Amino acid sequence: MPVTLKDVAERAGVSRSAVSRTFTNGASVSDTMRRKVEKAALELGYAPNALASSLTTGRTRLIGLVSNNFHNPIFLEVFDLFTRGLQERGLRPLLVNLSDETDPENSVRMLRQYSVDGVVVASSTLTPAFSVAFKDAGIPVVHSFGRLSSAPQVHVVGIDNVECGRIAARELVARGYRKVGFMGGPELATSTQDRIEGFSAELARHEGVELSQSFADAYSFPAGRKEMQRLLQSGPSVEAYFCGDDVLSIGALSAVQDAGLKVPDDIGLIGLNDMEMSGWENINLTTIHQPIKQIISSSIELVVAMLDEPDRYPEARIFPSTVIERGTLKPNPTQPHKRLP
Amino acid sequence: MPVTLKDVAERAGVSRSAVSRTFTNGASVSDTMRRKVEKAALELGYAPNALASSLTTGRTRLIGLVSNNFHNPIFLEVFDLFTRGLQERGLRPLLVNLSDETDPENSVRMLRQYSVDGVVVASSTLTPAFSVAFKDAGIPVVHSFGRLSSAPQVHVVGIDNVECGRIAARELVARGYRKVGFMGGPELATSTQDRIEGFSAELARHEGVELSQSFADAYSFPAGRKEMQRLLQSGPSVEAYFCGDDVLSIGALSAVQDAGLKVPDDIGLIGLNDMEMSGWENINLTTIHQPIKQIISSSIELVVAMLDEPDRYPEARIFPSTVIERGTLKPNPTQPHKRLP
DNA sequence: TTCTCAAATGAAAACCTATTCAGAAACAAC
DNA sequence: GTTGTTTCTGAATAGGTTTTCATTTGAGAA
Repeated sequence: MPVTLKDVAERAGVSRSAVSRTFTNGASVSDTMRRKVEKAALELGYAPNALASSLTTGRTRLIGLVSNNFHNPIFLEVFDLFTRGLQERGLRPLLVNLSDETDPENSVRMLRQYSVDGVVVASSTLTPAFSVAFKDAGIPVVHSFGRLSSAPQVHVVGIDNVECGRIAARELVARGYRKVGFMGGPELATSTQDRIEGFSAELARHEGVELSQSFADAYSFPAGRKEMQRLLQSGPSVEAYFCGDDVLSIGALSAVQDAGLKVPDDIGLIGLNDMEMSGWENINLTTIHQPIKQIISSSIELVVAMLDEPDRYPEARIFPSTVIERGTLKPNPTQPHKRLP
Repeated sequence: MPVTLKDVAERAGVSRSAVSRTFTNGASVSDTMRRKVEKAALELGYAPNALASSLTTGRTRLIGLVSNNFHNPIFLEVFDLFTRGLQERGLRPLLVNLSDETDPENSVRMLRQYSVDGVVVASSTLTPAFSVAFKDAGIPVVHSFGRLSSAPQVHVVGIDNVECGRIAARELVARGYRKVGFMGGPELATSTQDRIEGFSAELARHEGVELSQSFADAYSFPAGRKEMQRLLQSGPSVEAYFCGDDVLSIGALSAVQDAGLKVPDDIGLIGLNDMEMSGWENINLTTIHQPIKQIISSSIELVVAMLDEPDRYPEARIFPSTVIERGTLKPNPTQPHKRLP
């Protein structure tokens, strides 16, 4: 029933090869031929069958889009940008939800079934074992929002979480906070570990600054709220918290407000991500901006490049993060930050 | 390079047919054979090639998941539930972002390229022209969150938006509000039209109730905020608003609070959707619950059923909506609602 | 043992549509 | 007419799985 290349060739009165070439970039076709074929194709509503063409080219133009976090609103932005970017290049994302998956082998199998040309792992909490498993299976892989190792096994695109920790530390110190806290996401997530590392290292460079730390169960609102409620039990001795994620911060913020404390007067908060919602006027969270547009377009560029060069030497692409000043920290007395346009 | 059925057959020392049968549900294989084959498959890490099997079966097990709203947080829940549900049935979602697409033909082409077995259109704002175009192209289609027409051309699964309007109206009247407002999403969206229809019809049954209405540009936070700011210019003559969506309500809520008004004391608000965030303690929005779990699992069941029965007579599946009482409406003096578990 | 019938198995064809390749044709330039 | 280049055609090819069908095996009955 569906229209095939053969139908178009017959209608246009030309060979099948001619039709194929018309739809192949860079093939040699005369203008007359191209017009004839395109006319026939349009009349029949022809769409080349990507699966059939994969038979001979070995390319499906399918890209696995793998994630495990469907509760953090930032991922809606991530999906939007990925789908648009891939579509623009004629690629199609096969969405894989690894929320409950613990076995890398199994996820490899899911993607190999569909002969994807490449995989983008979009997650800051999935262990490297997953991306390495894809690589070992011979599938080009890019890990977006992954850990920037000095000896990466796979391509990684993201921010420098250690540096983000330092930025947060400098920001808090500059604003006069001396008793500060770190509220991380899952303690074992590498992103959490890196952020606390940079945060505490930078704080150590300043005299008289006290650091306390704790961890929420997940990068989610309830986890952040619950953890902050627990912290407030022991009294508000901490003046400002760096939370490892915006949605976590918003949970913490709600707990602080419910306890009758004012933000930023009684307690300061700085998050990380700068998701859309953080800019909503009723939340207005001061946070560290993660340049997700750049991260995602760079991830797509990279995975596309790997289609032609599968064994490309792994690289790490780091994008700088900047503080977005909103309303959850005391003003910086010396050097006010501006909000990005 | 990838492991094929042939490799497994050789390793197990059996025929290819035997391997194929082992992985085919309901085929006749002995226990010994099954064990041998499964052992070999496991050792080699074999995954059946879905695209190759589609050659003979005519089934790709790919389902197009089409949406155009990547800014409403409810869709993160939608994607989570759809991906999980499809994966459990061995189907794989091909994500298509129609945010900027206006031509149904073009979207049909995108999905036909990959020979999807079926399409789920998840959107309350995409025009029926899109789902009808899929149907006309011979692709089984289910429109989730679509309009429940009395003469549907395609399968629709969702809520009764007219009834939701009535529910909201009854709720407001029962709580003693007499000057009420409707703040819809895009004026042309059928969901908006249906909600205002039910809302005004029900209000008309009550003496002395005044209705005013207005529309936001989109189902988004900024649109809701902007529209409410505009409304507040003319003074707070309205006692309570029914907003056509939760994220719209939250935008409106922020505008009300910024204007120095108290919710629910000065102005009441009721939303629609009951997305995760509406239950967050710092938002605590009274809203109408849309049973998205049921809608999505029913949509999946329906699209799966259509794989075997493509010409199935179109039906509309309606799920009842209920009020979730939180903190943005005055208490009901007579008959308090309970929050669902 | 022999027979019957169902279940299990293997060999080979079928599945399907786009691409590729060698060679033919058309065209251009001299 | 010759040479060189571009464009076009037809047939072969790509490829892993399923399917078909004929054959073998095995359990139980006679």
